[in-house]
Amino acid sequence: MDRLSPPPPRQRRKEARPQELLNAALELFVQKGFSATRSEEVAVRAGVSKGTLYLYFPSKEELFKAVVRNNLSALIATGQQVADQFDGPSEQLLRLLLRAWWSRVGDTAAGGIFKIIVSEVGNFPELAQFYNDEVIRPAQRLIGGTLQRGIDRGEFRPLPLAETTHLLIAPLLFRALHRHSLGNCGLPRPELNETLLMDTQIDLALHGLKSPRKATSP
Amino acid sequence: MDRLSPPPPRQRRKEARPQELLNAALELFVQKGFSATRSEEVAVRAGVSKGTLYLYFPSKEELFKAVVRNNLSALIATGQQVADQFDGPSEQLLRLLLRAWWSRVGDTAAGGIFKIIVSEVGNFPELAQFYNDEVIRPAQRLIGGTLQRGIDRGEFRPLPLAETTHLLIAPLLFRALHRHSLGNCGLPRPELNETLLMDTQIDLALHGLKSPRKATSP
Amino acid sequence: MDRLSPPPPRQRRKEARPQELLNAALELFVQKGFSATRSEEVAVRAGVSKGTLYLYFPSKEELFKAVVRNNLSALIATGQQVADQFDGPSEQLLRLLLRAWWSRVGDTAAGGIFKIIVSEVGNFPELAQFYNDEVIRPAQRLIGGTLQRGIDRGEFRPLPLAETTHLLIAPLLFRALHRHSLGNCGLPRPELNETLLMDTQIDLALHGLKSPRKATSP
Amino acid sequence: MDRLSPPPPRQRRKEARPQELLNAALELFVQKGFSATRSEEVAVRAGVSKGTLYLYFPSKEELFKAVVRNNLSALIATGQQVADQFDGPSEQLLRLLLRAWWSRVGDTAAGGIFKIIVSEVGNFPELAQFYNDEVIRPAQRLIGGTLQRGIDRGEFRPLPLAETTHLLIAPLLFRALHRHSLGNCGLPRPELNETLLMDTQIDLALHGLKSPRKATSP
DNA sequence: TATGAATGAGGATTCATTCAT
DNA sequence: GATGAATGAATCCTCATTCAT
Repeated sequence: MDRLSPPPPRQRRKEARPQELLNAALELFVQKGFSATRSEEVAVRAGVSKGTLYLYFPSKEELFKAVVRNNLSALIATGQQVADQFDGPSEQLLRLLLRAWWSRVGDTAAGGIFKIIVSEVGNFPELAQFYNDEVIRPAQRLIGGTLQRGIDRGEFRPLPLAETTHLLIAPLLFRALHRHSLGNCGLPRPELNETLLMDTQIDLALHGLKSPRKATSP
Repeated sequence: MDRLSPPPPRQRRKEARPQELLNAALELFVQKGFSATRSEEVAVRAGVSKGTLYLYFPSKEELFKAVVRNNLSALIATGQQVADQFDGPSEQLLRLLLRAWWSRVGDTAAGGIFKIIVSEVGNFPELAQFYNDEVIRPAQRLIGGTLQRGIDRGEFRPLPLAETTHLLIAPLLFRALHRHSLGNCGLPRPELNETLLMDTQIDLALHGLKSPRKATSP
Repeated sequence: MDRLSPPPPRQRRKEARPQELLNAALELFVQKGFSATRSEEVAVRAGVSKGTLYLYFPSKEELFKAVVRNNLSALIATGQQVADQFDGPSEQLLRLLLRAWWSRVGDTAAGGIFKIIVSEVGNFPELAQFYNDEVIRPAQRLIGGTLQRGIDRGEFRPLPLAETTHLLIAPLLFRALHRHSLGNCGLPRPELNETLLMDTQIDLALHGLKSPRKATSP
Repeated sequence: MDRLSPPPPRQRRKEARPQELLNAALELFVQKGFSATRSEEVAVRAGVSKGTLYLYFPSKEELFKAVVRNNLSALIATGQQVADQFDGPSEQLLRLLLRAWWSRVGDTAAGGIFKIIVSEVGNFPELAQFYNDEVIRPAQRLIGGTLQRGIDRGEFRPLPLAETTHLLIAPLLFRALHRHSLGNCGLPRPELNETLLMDTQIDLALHGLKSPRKATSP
């Protein structure tokens, strides 16, 4: 009987616990959603008990916020630094940033955070403000700034900034969203080539759909 | 319409109940999410009691599936018909289809269904197959076919079909998603101009980011 | 096995439930204290399930407030009515009111409410305001008014009102308190004679301790 | 006293620990109640860690009992000594004893112990016996003896002893109780004048409510 | 001894679902 | 059929207590 087996020995690992809990939480939240994940599940997956989770995070909601900070905030800051120091053509910078985002976030468990936000923000309204401040605005500043740079340097057409930023980011976010919702259901999907998708997106964004012949005709 | 033909209300009521419940459920599910909508709320909004809801739908889950079935089929079929009969330039057809989608779905309560799907498909896996067959594939065929048409006629560059289709649809779906999640939280948002967004998307998709001067230079 | 026995048949008795729950709650709260009483215990003692309790009272705290209203508020109002219509000597009115309080409250389970208030008010601060408004002030007005009446009619010495009111009420409350705390522990207590105690209190309050001989001497 | 003889702090500390914990516990138990006081709070206030508390007291319950033992004995013994040696009028002795009780206990943190007893005795039945032997009976003997003395000397009317004792003590205990429960809740209270209350109590007990004119009439 | 990280039992409340009327 | 009173499973979080260090 389980009741007779001695409890596992306690381990004191104050340093490692938070990150272990954050990792467990990311995986479960992405897999099952925030509401559907019981806090005890997170603890168990991290190899600790329910109480220990609350030793490090005051509530499930704060745990989720910590997951967001741990997985997204720092990445955007890094991207901003890269952009600030970049010296080459804006096309190249844009390509760099979008590729990096995909490999570090979209193609990662962290990409599932977007799905959680979309699913749960209605039930936890303060999350909206948090996510807006912590993720959306920095990201918009990064991409929007790069577009502005290209426009200023005469490399890009003077398209509307906010809208164009949205159009550049949306396919990536959507792709990340998809892979953690419908894409995760064992459908016999046509299996988009992710790399080709990235290339196509940048190509499309830079050159448009039109055939060169026609594009230059008038 | 109710106003035009008032038959014995008692009798008609009974037949109309399921649709009234489906309508109430759509609105509430889209507004508050599936989990956050209490089944009694749906019943009350439909003007019946909790028990009556369960007379027509065996569970909240089945009610949700019925809502999806009730609201997403037949929309795309119409688009396909239009496309099949269209005779002008592919650019114009593409513009037409995307605009129509936005005005008929994205800009509508039905647009909220995408959010529900994304949020709940993890908990109701069979939904995925249904949604894939009923919505995703027809939509891809419609847009992908239009792209092919443009390529065949020499209007578009020979971009990869599946990927480009995704890139054209993603911003629209993303926009619909957004307006029912983060966009619904009272944030002081920069308030994207939806019309401008549509125009920019098509413009960007057709002509790309690049400034004409540089684009044609070498 | 319990698991095999069928659940008891449900009964729909909307009218009777609230009072049954209030009675069960009074008994348990008085016996075990507010915090130490689990809401399910109350429900079970009232012959219903946990959920049913919350059908009639929105929280345990509100249940307690309802118990107070149900058991104390109306009694004080009645006393006030009696006092307003009373026509005889103030001594007789005072005697009447204190006796009535004892027989209707102090000598009753309702007398235990004072113990609960004393014990729990620290943990549920809003209870203080509620109890002050609902019980303390009306009671002070009733007794203080009677004293004032006696003073105005030249029957009583002009003692300070608030303090004297307190001194008249305190022994009763204390007695009620005691019987639901220390008096409830099976101690071989000297067993005060409650009736004699009431008589003595009134006698003491009216005539004082002093022997008549000495009292009138100087 | 610490200030007078500073021996090696490490050593002295160890011996002082239990008393420091008892002092911290008294203050917190009186302030917040037994259940609402977390054992860690006690430890922190005593300047030690949670674990150390359990080195000296096997449980929170035992800590509480130790607090009671530590704070309520020996107070009454002193009063009894005073009474035994007193030589003047019984009225003066009674006045002396009640005033002393108020200034040494009622007006002190120790006065809060009564509230804790009342609140918790239901959950720790053995406390009742202890408290009865240690506090209640000695106090009754002291006050009852003084009354008897007054009756024997022809100073007091021959009122029933136990009941009259109760009536003399109740207002004081009640007052102490009150100041640690309802009186501690920030209510806009009429703020009884404590000194006037004491005077009024003794005055009322000695002379009664009645106006002298009427009191002496027959 | 002393520490404080770790444990896990315990309880109020919600809400999908059932069923007596 | 329709109702809505009744049910009870499910879950977050607290805090007394333990024990590895």
